[in-house]
Amino acid sequence: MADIKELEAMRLLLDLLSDKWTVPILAALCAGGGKQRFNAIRREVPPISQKSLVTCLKRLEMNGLIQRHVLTTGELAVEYRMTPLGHTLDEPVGALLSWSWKHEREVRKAQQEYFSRTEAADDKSGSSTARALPLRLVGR
Amino acid sequence: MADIKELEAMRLLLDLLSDKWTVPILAALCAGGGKQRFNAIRREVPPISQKSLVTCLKRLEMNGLIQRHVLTTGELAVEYRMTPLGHTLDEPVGALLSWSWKHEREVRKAQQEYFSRTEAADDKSGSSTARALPLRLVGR
DNA sequence: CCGTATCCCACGAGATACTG
DNA sequence: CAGTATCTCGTGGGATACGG
Repeated sequence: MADIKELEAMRLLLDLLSDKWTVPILAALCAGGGKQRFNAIRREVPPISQKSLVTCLKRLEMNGLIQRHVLTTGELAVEYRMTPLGHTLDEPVGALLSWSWKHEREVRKAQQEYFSRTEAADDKSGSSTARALPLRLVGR
Repeated sequence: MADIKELEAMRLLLDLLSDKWTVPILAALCAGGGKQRFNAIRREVPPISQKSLVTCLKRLEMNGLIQRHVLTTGELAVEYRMTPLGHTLDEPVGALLSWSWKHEREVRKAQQEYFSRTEAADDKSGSSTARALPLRLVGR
């Protein structure tokens, strides 16, 4: 899987993709043929907040994956366009997506089994006291 | 890039990989032939804290990507082993790594240009007032 | 329409101390 | 050796209000 020092470069990409909205935003851009206006993206990626959208777009722009264009029609209009570099994301994102589809079921099954095991282990004191709070889980 | 609703499944994988240490831990496991003991991992992945290591390992275990084995030698010894499912991560992780290697320079260059532009725009009031605080950024 | 500015909370993660 | 328990801090992200 590569040496442990060589992984550093990956942080850049991982930090870029791992937030809540960036990938959906990229998808929205692609859906628009590689370009979309601010609120158009917002409508396609609900329920994203303005703030988050701005943040994600700015980060993508800073890293050269999209470009911001102020349109010169009468009213204020801004269009965001995928750059060639941005389009190269399709490969790694595709790999992530592909893996997710292939193995989603296995993961869910593993989760089930894990909880069966730990629940059984926790039932040392007889019965169940309304297992309520602690279950927010498994990958966020 | 796939429809926007179909991306949900990816969150599982993204949340799994996107934290600070999980990928290095996986690399350490691979380096050990798919299995390693707790502190062996810790030594190979510095400077990870105990707490973070425990957290990452538990999450990987919960999702069926590694398994925890208590060794039955005299003293306390725990070994973590990649499962077959865990090994399938090699593909998406490889894709991320590959992209990072290929495009790292382009990204850094884009960052440079972005800052050149914004610095220039900020220099409206004549000279420079020790640009100190705001610069921590570009992908975290 | 396209943002910026605040306030607020939840969570990842380091430091540190303690247990089987 | 292999963890658990606390404290603390920084940052992501929602809600809301305001500005160009």
